[in-house]
Amino acid sequence: MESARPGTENPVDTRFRLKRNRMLKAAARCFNIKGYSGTSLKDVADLLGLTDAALYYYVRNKQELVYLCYVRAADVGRDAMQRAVRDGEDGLETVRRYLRYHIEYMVGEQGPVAIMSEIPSLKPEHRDEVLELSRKHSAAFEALLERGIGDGSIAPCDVRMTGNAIMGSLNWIPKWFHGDPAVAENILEEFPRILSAGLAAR
Amino acid sequence: MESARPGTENPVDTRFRLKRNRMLKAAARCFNIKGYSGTSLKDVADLLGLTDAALYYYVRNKQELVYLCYVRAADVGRDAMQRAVRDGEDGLETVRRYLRYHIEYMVGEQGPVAIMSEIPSLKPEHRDEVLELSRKHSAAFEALLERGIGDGSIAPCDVRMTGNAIMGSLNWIPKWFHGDPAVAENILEEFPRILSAGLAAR
DNA sequence: AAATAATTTTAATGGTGATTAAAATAATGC
DNA sequence: GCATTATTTTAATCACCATTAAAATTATTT
Repeated sequence: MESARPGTENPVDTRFRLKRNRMLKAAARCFNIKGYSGTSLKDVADLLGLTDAALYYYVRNKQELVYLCYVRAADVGRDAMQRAVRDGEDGLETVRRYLRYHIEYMVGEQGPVAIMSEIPSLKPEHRDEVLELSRKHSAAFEALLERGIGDGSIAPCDVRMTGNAIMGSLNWIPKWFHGDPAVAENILEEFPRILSAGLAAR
Repeated sequence: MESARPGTENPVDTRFRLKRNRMLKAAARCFNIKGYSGTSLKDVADLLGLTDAALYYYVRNKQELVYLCYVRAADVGRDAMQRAVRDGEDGLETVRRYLRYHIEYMVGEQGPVAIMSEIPSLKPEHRDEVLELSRKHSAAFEALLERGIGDGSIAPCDVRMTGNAIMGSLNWIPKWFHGDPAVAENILEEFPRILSAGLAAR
């Protein structure tokens, strides 16, 4: 029924997507809080007021659930990046926007987003796809740094390592942020500045 | 030193510790590369040229293996911190030292260090102990930032969030660094500078 | 309201890999 | 070399969840 579902968007399909999305968020929450191995399908189902078997209406198996969580996490990052690139002025300002948008998504309505701890245990096709998404995102961020160096807003640096450093910070957020709105506000306020503080050309 | 084995250090105990330590490194490597759920005890055993059942001579069960990996990871961080505090001059310089030492340990001989993805699925006593170690380490790092702000080497900032940002970067390293010595060199060269670039008082 | 489709539940089943016990081998001490 | 202790293996067992099939319920369509 999933890949079998045709393109034309009837109300049933919309509801299906919506519910599946709720499910992915619930799963992300469980994975982040209880860890992957500590999360049974029953845990996810409980959060939704369903029984574990009902989840199989939405995903083929647990691996696919993880896979979909990761794709969703990647999508969120990509959306933030695209929006930043669209709106941004120079390289540095675009980096700041991207950080703000991405964090906004992660700690806000769209969240939570699953931390990608278990990519290697996905089945090969899924794993490769997620790795590719992740690789593309890193590349886009590095390109942003290059752009900033080019337009003089960012001081020359090792973009690969700088990217790794900043992305690591972002990726780790779901590990310690668990939904407290006051903290959300705080992260959103502080992180973009902290993470971009070392970048500016002097 | 663990519960069953008495304090006086005979050669047998030393060998036991050494072997167990090798085992913890092998496990850390597996967990980081294959993910927790993707790592069976056989995987760890294979890396050591042993059979899976042999591991039970060193740990009570898989949970304890994870727990010991995490304690070891925490120890490494604590050692780096203590060494930095001992050798450091002002706050900022001590932060830089800590970063250098900690990364040196992670990517060098002492590594690999397990990424702490599965704390929540440890049994309560173990979980609480690891969380406490982790909390203490964060507190020590924040104290370092305070010290730097006090002595004027670091610009005033939200130490909690700054700590989260920098620690996130560090914690994420085992996710993408898998032993390539050239990369190790590169991280060691770049990260301390990148991560402390935004801190200096102007 | 009947008929069809969508969603969820109940109640098994089953596989994987952790775990254990006993036996076998290797190391050490006397 | 003999006795003891340390380490590893072989060969089962076992438990936990993921997974499935069929039935039951709920929603939608006509």
